[in-house]
Amino acid sequence: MTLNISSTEQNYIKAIYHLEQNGRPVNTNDLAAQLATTPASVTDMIKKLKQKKLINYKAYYGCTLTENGRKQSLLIIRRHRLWEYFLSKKLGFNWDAIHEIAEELEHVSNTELINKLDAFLGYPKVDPHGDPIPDANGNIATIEHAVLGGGTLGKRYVVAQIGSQLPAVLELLDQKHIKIGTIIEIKKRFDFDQSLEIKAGNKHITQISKELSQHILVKEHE
Amino acid sequence: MTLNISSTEQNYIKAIYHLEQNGRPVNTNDLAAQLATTPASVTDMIKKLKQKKLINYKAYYGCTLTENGRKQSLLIIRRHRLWEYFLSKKLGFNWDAIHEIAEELEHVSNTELINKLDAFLGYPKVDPHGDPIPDANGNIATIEHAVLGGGTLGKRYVVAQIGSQLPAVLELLDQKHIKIGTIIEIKKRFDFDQSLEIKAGNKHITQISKELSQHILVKEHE
DNA sequence: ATAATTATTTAGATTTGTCTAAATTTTTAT
DNA sequence: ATAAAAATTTAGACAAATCTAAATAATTAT
Repeated sequence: MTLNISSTEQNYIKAIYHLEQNGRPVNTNDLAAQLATTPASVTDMIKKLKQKKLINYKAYYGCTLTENGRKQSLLIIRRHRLWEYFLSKKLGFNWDAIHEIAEELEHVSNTELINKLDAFLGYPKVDPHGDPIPDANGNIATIEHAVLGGGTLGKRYVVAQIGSQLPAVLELLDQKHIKIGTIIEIKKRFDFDQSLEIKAGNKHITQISKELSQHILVKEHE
Repeated sequence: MTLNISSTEQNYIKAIYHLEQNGRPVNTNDLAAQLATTPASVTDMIKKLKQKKLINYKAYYGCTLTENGRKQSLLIIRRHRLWEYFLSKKLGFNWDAIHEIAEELEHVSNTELINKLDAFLGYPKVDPHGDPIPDANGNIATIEHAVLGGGTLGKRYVVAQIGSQLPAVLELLDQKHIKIGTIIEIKKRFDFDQSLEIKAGNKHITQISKELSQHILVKEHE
């Protein structure tokens, strides 16, 4: 029998998955902040997830996903990213709108639906933000991209991934014509605020703040 | 401000819409049967829907949709049928599987999503069962097709609509190679049980029961 | 018209997910 | 080491949607 995971429970384990990327067990307050709820509610839900063996949990310490919890999270992320790809590439949505809609679609958990959608889309490897799409077994490619902010003067990079889904970030990138695949050369770095002057797409020069430069993930060109 | 309608409430008004097609106000027991719940639960929910002005309701009498309730129902049905079309025509699902999946997808009620999906699909007029798809304003074409069971011997008909979403019905039709657009000629009618012998698709001869013949909706050929 | 049957509603309880306020534990600062 | 601050949990309550069992109303049959 397959374990039933409610939409709310799905949101929790997905949030735990993302927070776990920081390398530490996930604490109650951070989880509450991430899910825009109260610490008391988190404590309640954590008990239920532990009982379902989706997380390990020690009071006053924090929680981590179990092996099954991690797999379930990755299947949710798979659904989310495939729908994002569909919304962007097939329906023509701008990339700052797709996250919110995919948040709803991801909870429809019919396996055949998702696998047929994957096939229809041509088995994409990454979503429109450059994030890798887990396969049907919950395996995800671990791609370690460097942040543009840490790049070298004069070198050319290719934008591979965006480290944020915030519409505010994506809107700013749109305005600067930066997207996945854009070639960027770092022209100057200003010591005062660590802002960068870059040439984007072999064309225009623009300035980007330190904050923004840390959300642009790149690989070296050629 | 737009009224928020929960998934459960959506299921109720959709069921009321369908039961209302019989021409009578919808009573508690029929609604409970349709939704596989108890009459007591229906009474509770009916009060809430009345308060939201989605239905008219008189105790011990029955309920009908208000103008807004009817519009909301049709927008849900629009979502359902567009997703069915997508599942069938784009993802390649068999028509006996699409209803169940669309039951979940229909609750994602983002208007822009549905309108972009409609455009992507090429503004289809009917879903894979031949049921008309309401437009973005909740207007639905009223197509009155005849049931094959009432047809005339020797005449040729085109299958236009299937009056059931039951997988059992659709499976049977698949087996007999009957789908939307199939040309059918009534060869014989057996008085004993009102079953028919027909020629389907100008090819093979098959027998169909009275029950099945009443779920096949047709228009005249040519 | 009265009894029997059927349909509907009410009363009270349950589950899921949430909250506020108070209590407790842990960590940090002095 | 003790006090203050921060983090977490507990206690108790609430809303949505549901249920069972009992009560009430309407219909039908005699």
